[in-house]
Amino acid sequence: MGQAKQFDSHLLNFLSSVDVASGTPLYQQLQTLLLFAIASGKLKPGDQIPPARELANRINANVNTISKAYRDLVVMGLLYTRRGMGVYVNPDMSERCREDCRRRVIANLAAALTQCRTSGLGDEEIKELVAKLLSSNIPPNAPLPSSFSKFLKS
Amino acid sequence: MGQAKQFDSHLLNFLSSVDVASGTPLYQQLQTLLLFAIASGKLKPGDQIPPARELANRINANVNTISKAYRDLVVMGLLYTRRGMGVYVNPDMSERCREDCRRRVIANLAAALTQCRTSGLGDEEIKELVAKLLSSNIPPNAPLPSSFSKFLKS
DNA sequence: AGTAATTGCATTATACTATGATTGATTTGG
DNA sequence: CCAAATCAATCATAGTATAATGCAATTACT
Repeated sequence: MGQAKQFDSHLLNFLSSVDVASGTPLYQQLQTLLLFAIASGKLKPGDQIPPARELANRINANVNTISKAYRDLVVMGLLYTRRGMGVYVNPDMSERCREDCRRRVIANLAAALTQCRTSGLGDEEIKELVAKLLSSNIPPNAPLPSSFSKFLKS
Repeated sequence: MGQAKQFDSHLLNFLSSVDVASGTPLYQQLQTLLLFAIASGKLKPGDQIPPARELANRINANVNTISKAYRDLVVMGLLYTRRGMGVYVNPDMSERCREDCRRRVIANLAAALTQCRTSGLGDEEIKELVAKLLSSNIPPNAPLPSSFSKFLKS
């Protein structure tokens, strides 16, 4: 018996910030977290990522769920695996990963903005809303503060 | 035989703008379209929405898929049905629908903004990006114009 | 009244996907 | 050479999106 081998807890903590109740599949959440970690440099080329078993145990998920998340990223070329050893960040892909990541983020933002327009908000209102959102640092899944009520009616 | 009864084609066209290949379920896309239509006033209280069979035939989907989309909105109270007659917009809910819709839109925007931050963009960069996106009217699913390449690297 | 047409509703079936349980294969370290 | 760690592969299960089909209610027209 004895304590299971401990992996770098920074990364473990980061990857543990998944929300089981969020509706989006666990393996997809993990993939997004890993993508951002690689793109931002939090995970460097050659770094080992937590063994599937350990992360699974940590977040009370099944090994296969974690493995699937890893496997897809391996297929994309972002990670590579060495059987018996672990999963590692591919050294050649960080640059491309950052760009892909940004493209996704910008596409998301663009979609959100067109949705704002569709709902009847004008461009100036949208800019004001963006500025207000950026400066007020609302936590995710929190109810909208009353200071935003002017944007609900127009 | 004979031509099937034709429904108001404006609305039919609008509801037909669903993307089968988009990954998100058909019935959810329809629900979002209907929500926005009601919230924006395109669909007025008491208006009839297309019979499930007709819309199903129009977009080559199954009747049950359309019915499920309608049924959920009935449960939410946005629509009501009269068997043999059709599905109608509930007169009492348009106001609340608009607010709920706005909340969802703003929550989406907030999420997109925090993702921008997570990817390393600064607040000023984000504001600039928003202004640029608003003024350049990029179509959905289009590749990012090269004028945005400065936002891919920072 | 009565019959046909239009419509929503209910039941059942199927395919796909996310997750789980388990066993096998490969590498390292002592 | 053996034990431990790790990824890989196979199979099972639950939930969900879609589909096929028949039933029930309402209307319109004769």
